[in-house]
Amino acid sequence: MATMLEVAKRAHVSIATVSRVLNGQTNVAPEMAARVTEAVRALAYEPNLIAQNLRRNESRTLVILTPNITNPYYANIISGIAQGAQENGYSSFLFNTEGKRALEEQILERLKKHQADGAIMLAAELGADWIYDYAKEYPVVQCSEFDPRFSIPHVCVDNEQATKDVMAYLLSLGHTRIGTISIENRFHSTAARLHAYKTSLVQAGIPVEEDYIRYATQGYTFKMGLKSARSLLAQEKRPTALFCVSDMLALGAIAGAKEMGFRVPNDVTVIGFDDVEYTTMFHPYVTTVVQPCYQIGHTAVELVCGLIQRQQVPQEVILPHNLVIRESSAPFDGYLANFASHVTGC
Amino acid sequence: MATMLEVAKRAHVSIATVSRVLNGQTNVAPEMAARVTEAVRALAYEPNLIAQNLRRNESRTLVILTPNITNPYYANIISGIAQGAQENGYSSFLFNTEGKRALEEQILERLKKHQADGAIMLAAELGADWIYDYAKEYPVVQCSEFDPRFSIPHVCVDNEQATKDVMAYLLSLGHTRIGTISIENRFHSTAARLHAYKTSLVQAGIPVEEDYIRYATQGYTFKMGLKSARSLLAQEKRPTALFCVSDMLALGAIAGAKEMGFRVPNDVTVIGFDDVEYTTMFHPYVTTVVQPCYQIGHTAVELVCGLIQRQQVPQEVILPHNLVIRESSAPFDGYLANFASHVTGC
DNA sequence: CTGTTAGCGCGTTCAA
DNA sequence: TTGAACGCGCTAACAG
Repeated sequence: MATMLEVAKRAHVSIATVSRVLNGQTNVAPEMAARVTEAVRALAYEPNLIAQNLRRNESRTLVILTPNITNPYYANIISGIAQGAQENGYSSFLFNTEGKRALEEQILERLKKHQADGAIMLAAELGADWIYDYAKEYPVVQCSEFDPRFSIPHVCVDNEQATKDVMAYLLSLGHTRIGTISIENRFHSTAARLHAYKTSLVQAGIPVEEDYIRYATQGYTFKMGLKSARSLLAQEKRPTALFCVSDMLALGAIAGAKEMGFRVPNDVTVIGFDDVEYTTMFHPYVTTVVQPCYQIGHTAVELVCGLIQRQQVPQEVILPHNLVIRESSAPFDGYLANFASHVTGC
Repeated sequence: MATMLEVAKRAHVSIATVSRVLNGQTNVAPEMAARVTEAVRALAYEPNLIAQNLRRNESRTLVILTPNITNPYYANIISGIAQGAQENGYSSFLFNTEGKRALEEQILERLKKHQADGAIMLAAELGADWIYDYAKEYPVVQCSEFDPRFSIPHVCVDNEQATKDVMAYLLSLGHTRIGTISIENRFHSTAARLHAYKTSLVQAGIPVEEDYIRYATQGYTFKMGLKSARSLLAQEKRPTALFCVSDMLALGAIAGAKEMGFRVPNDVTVIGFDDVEYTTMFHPYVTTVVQPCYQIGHTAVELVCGLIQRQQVPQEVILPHNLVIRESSAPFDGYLANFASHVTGC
């Protein structure tokens, strides 16, 4: 690979002139510029980005920390990040951390080592104080999950309000025995959704029953939804509606309900969260809260770019959610609900 | 961020000694080494990777070109790549190219610009000669897709054999009217699978019917599978078995068949390819060819690392596939097959 | 408008 | 065993 010096020699100009031409500076004679351009072409010169980076003291690179790209929710966000980064002239390092702190720290160290100009974290737990140590000194933004106690810029939906929307809808349908499939983790979204679930119930004059709550122990998976639904629906006074904190959980819950002979939505209503592609692949199509995943990722890039350029950026960006009503939800029907447990499914 | 010079000053040694200690060289007095270590700690020194890279003339970085991370097949491969890269001390730049050549070239240019030491491409089309221009000069390996005319190291499954396995299975089940949902693209896997489909038919003394073949026009999507199945099964002498070149297509085909009142597998057998998670989320569970996606990605990293270290690497690595028989396939039943078109589904 | 020169932070000769 | 000095390829300040 040719260097600037070789280009300079071939064009019979100084290395500085080459640099000027390459960086589009105007104060250079057209005739010299032409000679440089010609030499660049002839030698197939390409600038050494590493050298540029060292000199400019920047890497034009972002690190992306994700627990698991295989999860369609994260995959969609990353898709938005990748696009946004490209639009802003940044490359993105992708790292799978599986939520392991040691790994996450090791990756954020790259900010110190000048290998990245900023970081986007996809799943920070509540109480992860250590992240703040990095965020204070380097551009860090969080997607979806964050800790309200720290002022790290983040982009998310209003989980509290979204859940209230779901609950209001369920209540308006006449459901009173409403269960939820939550999850065992320390995410803000989890806490917010559970809180809104309980609050909505109480405000409607319905007591919160711990028997109507399950916590997925192994992540937002189909299997967990299945397992939770089985136990939730095996109760004598079973819930007639299930609010699941992710679509994968909802899909599993629907499968579990069907397996037990319940019809969805006739016997049990199931609601999801996120709106991944799979919600409309099988009947019943899942009623769910749509999150603008791609947009979330894209916005995160804009925030981190702002931070890098030392601009003022909002500490929180809340993107609109949307409850889409499809086939997995229906009005409560006392008669059907009470007898359904004796029916065997089709 | 402290530099080596500052560390050297604080430890009252030369910058060269600091470098030696940092790089674990043995020829340094224990007492000096201790002073250096202490200074490093005190100043929270972190090496500047950009400077290291410039000096060492390497970036310890890989570029990954993928058409779409949102596709679970690619997501799983990338998962393997990410893990493999980490194990080998490499970072990976992820780029979504959507198969656009201009973008792909622009990304491979990063090899010339010293921003990456190697590249892994996930979906190279047949006849993409230009890739060879890069592969000749830089470490490039291909995952899943490749062009047999060029000797670029690649890792894949034996698509020809896998399809033969599927066809032999279908034939053994008594099916003779076997359709296929292929796809409109220039991938080697597509050509190989279609070729083996036709060959297997001919070898079994069954003529190839163009009416039994459909080509998805918009990618490996659920929607395409649905649409293709609708048209395939609307024929009077409809196929009794469908071989789909991806699971998403198969999932769509199953939905399409159900929608038309056919039972799967009783009335029509559907077979997929890849084995993404979603094949066992809904009944019927999909009979499919399992590809070791994670392993494919992981192996690709090993190949590219070998190339970077100028080692001899195999030109082709074929990983084992596996036909898993689940619920979407059943023996051909003349009676059912002939009457099924009059039945309306459950 | 152009060229010379001094670093960016690090690894690595070469002498001592 | 140690340190001085050079240079990786580039940008930018400065002088002309």
